[in-house]
Amino acid sequence: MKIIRSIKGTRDFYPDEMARRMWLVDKLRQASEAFGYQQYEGPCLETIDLYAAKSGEELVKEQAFVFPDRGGDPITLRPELTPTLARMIASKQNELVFPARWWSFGPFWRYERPQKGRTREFYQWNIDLIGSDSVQADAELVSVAATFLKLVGLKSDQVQILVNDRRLMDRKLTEIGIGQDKKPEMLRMIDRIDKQPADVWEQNVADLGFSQEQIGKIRELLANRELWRESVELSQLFDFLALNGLDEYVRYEPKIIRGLDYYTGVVFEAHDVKEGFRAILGGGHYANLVGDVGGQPLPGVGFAMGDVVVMLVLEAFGLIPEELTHGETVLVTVFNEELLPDSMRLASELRSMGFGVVLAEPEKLAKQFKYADRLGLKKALVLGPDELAVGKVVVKDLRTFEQVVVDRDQIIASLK
RNA sequence: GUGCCUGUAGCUCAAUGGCAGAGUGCUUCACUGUGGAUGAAGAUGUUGAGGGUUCGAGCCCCUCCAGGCACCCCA
Repeated sequence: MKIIRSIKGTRDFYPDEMARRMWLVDKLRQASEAFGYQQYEGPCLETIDLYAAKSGEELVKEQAFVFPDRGGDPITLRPELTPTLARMIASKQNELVFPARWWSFGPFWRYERPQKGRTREFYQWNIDLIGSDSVQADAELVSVAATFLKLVGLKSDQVQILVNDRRLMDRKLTEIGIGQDKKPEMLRMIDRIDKQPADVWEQNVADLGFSQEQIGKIRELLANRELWRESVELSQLFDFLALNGLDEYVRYEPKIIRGLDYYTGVVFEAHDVKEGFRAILGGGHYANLVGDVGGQPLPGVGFAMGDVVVMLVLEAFGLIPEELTHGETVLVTVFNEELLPDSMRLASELRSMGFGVVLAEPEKLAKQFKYADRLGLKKALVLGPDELAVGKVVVKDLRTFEQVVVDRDQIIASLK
């Protein structure tokens, strides 16, 4: 029989993979809550109008899944969360407490060519601090990101958060004599300088009408690791990060610009240092979150992290725990048909004591143990005629192969 | 959306245009109260799909599908 294929770019999460995802969520929840952020969620379906105002052109026109509903109205599967957040904030702008610290984790869809680190359906952690324009706020979000990286076990020599400030770059471009109208083009080119060979890049920049002198100065600019000292904001940002003890995870990088147009200040991306994966997370400061959806102007800072790349990185560094499923679940064997009621009662008792219990079926004990082993369970109980006669139970450790005979009331202690 | 590469057993891979294989895993038994080992036996394939060339195609050609890599974009 032919199995009907899943939609291109989607993934099935079998129990082991689901356990890994939930482990990831647990970590990012910890990082979020460590800074007092509250979880929220919006709909996965939105109108196309919501994105028309805010998102990058390409993100909506080329990459969003859009299809008519049964009434013929266009429905969009959300390609990002920020516009939804903007609406939610704008709708209750007068009753929410600001600055608002919110985080979310959920599915998103983008019609892209699937490849390593990129799927069409992915999960994304979004976290934003809305209603503050301070450097403190910027530093806080970078700190949340660094805290997360630390929590999952990544070291600062494995992964780095690269930071820049668009205001600083804007000033430097002015100094080089690049007019306001040409800046977006130049910023785009800077953003992708490492993706093209040096000569190709220079040719492309020259084709846009920039002079050789300007190109030279841009190269100089991008090689200057100390450029951040010219920015009051970045200097302060690094001070704050040092106070949080997280500065080793963060470094200045003048090439970081980021594609989305709404970033107006500090921008940052986390990358692995050696393997060259895609960006693990990315975000920045925006001047006006809700203006385009009809609210009063509100600044903020936030970032997003997809589940795909971070899991690839964690996998590469061997940081995903092996045994995530069934840790505390025990197996109660069934000696034979006659003793099934006794095993069932035992299982029931254990459940009422808070244990997860898998009740086996009456087969050869060897099969039952093998089943427990393959499920990844750590303990198995045997209740046979011998044990039943003396009111005891065999508790077997499936890892060490050791087993002990214990009284019924001592089961809990032996399951620790 | 563009270019290039790949697709053989559950997994990793072999097979000059000439009988589809190995390792591993899986099932059963040795072992009717015990899953790690050992030994024995066994099952599993429309070689991604469809078409073409050929006496003959896993291998060559075309189309499609899926995956990977680089663009594009970005989490």
